[in-house]
Amino acid sequence: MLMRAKTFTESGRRAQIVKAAIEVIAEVGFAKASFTRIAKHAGLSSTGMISYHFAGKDDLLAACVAEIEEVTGAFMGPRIDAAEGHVAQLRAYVESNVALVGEHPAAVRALIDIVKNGAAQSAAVNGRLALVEEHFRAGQAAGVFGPFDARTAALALMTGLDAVVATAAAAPPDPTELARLGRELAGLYVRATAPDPEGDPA
Amino acid sequence: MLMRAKTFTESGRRAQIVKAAIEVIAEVGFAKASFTRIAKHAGLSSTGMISYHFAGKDDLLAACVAEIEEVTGAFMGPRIDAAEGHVAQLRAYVESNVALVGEHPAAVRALIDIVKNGAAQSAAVNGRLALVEEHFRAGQAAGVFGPFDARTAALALMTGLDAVVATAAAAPPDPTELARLGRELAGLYVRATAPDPEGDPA
Amino acid sequence: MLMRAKTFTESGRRAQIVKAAIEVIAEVGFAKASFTRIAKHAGLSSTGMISYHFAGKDDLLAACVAEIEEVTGAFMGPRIDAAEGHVAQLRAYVESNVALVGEHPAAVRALIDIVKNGAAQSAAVNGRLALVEEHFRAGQAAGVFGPFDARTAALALMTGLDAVVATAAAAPPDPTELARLGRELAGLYVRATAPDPEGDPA
Amino acid sequence: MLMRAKTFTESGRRAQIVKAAIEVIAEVGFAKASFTRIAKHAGLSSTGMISYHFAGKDDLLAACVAEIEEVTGAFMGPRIDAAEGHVAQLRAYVESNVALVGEHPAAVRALIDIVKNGAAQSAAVNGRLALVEEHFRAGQAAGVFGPFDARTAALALMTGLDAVVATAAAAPPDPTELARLGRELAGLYVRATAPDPEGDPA
DNA sequence: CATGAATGAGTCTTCATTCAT
DNA sequence: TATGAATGAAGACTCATTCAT
Repeated sequence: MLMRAKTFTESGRRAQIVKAAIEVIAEVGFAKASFTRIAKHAGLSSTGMISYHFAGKDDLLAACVAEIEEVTGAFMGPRIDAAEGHVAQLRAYVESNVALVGEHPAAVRALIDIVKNGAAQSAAVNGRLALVEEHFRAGQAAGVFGPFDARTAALALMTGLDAVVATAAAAPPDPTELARLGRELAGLYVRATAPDPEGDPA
Repeated sequence: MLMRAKTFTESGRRAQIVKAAIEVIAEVGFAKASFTRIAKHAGLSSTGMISYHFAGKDDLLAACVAEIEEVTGAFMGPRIDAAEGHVAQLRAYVESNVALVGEHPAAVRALIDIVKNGAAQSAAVNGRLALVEEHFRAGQAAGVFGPFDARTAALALMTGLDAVVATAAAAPPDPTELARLGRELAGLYVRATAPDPEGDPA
Repeated sequence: MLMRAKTFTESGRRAQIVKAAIEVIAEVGFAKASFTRIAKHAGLSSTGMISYHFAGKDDLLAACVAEIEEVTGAFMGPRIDAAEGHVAQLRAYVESNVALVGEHPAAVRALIDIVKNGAAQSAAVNGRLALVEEHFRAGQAAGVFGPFDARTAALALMTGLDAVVATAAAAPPDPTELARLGRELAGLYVRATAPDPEGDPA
Repeated sequence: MLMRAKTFTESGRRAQIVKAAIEVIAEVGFAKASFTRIAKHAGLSSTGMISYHFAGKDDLLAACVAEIEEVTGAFMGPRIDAAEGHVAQLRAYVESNVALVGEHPAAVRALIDIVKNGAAQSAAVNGRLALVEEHFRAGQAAGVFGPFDARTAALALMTGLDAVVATAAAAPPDPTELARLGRELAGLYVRATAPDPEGDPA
């Protein structure tokens, strides 16, 4: 207990509360995730406890997002990095995101619910979109993606991905089915972003 | 509850309240759309009025969804019907949905907010998905769509469409830009659902 | 109950709550006059009731001040008007204010407590000071008051008056003693504001 | 509670906390001076520290009052003692109290705020009143003060003095203006307490 | 001596719903 | 039909105090 790095989510209680909050959000949705419910889920006797450890609801939310992204990044990052080329990485992104459902269903559901409600305007959420958008632009420059509007595509495809993932997370299927779902969606997205085939020879 | 004389949106008062509710939801979001706020917006002196005309919040919500879909259908329906072929209809669907933002921004924003919050799991929402899914299957049978998973594609693409529309509705651009956005997104989706090009000539 | 003028403090419930609030403030002080306590004192089952009738604590407070000033004005006004000359009016002001304790002890205590805590920055409080200050200036112009700093004197004397009144209100003495107290204080103030006696004959 | 080794303000830590408390009370007012705020202002990591050193909020408050009175006494005492005669001492009391604002504005504001809220009914406050009352009686016996009610005058005048001082302390003016204010108020009080001039020669 | 996490009652406010009129 | 006052639970948040370490 002593000589602990005391990182961001640390202090034991904070971590416990964050964990409970994520699970509650995943269960009942962000809108109904009250301090009371979270405290009860965490086995705390009062909501004062939460207010003691977090500056407010926004603060708790931010901590949840940070925690989820850490977990998410740890899972998806290596898988994406292992892929070579913009197309393969897009595929890896989609597939690993879907696969994540099998590992951390609560985290996935919670994050999506938070994002949906626009509760976390932080760099976190916008960052993801910007990253994908940039990835699209880079791929377009490299000639492996078509000349679509990168920003619009990023928004549409990532949100669609979220929806599929959220649906899957609601009742996590077995890994095999999950993998199929990932490949399926990745294929859809790869086709959507591919260069127009007919344009070349003509 | 018994002897509902009028039609669907019936009674004038109901219509007035529904209209106010839609505008309030579009303005402040579903989560903050309380009876009090809606009553004030509608020029009613108390919330009792609302409770009197609607069985509960869910009922009001359902009425809003119904109203929005009527408006939506009236706008998109003819445009979709005018298109020939599954691909052209998909394109018409996407483009007219985006164009709708220019006509009924409040309705569009409200509906998406309601859907996001999962408040209306009713036939309404699922119905749209089922319809699109069926459209995909039909197109696949006709050979104009590829062999993708129709259900997953419907979910991903429609949700992505919602996100783009919601973003646009937040600050409605001029019709020209809106049209471009529609074509852009439609192109993305047409490509995503197209048959695999390499397989054909060989 | 019908065809009632519906003035400011009206609606029955509002008046009831204001009355309770004044009594509670008089009893336990402004700082401890919570909605809970006021509701209990008023025989209401919940604090929501208060929030329903008043926009917030400030609103309730303003209503209390308005009510108190109406009562106060009705008592003091005629007595002050009946006096002739600036000095006599000052005396009437002080004496009637002290006498008021015998009539509305709760109102007096509550108002002073509210003023002390600076909770009501409204015209109400500042208005009184400004009025007295103006009265002093007019008397000075008429030659019946000395050349003191009108603003400072108004502040010091009125606050001193409040303190005496508050003390008396804490345990209202009989009218005779109250009258003596009023005359006593009035004498003090009349002397304080009198022209310098030595300057005259010389 | 037993065997308090040090003196009154003892222990360094106590002094530090008292200093912080006084500043906080002067800044945000007594009502909002929570342990949390005081601890933060004092650079302490938790409020437990305060509870450890003081039996309760009342205890801390008493310590603040004591500290302020020590400071106040050190400033006003010599100035009052330097004056000769009851009238001159009254004048010295008022003037030095007003002048104190220029030296210790925080202490002055804090004390007045504490007194206003009646938080310290302790010997401290009543003591001051009793002292002044006694001074009046002595002066009356010596024939330099008029035959007014000593208790009432002490209450009214001292409270008025507090109000003037508090107002000045809110935005401390330059020493010159402060001195003028002191003389002004002292003159008012000297007149108020003077023997009736008309009665003598006639 | 000192810490700081924990407590639980307390703050005001908002909410959807009910009910007598 | 319509009204609007009443309800009471729930909302986030603050507070002074306690206690094991």
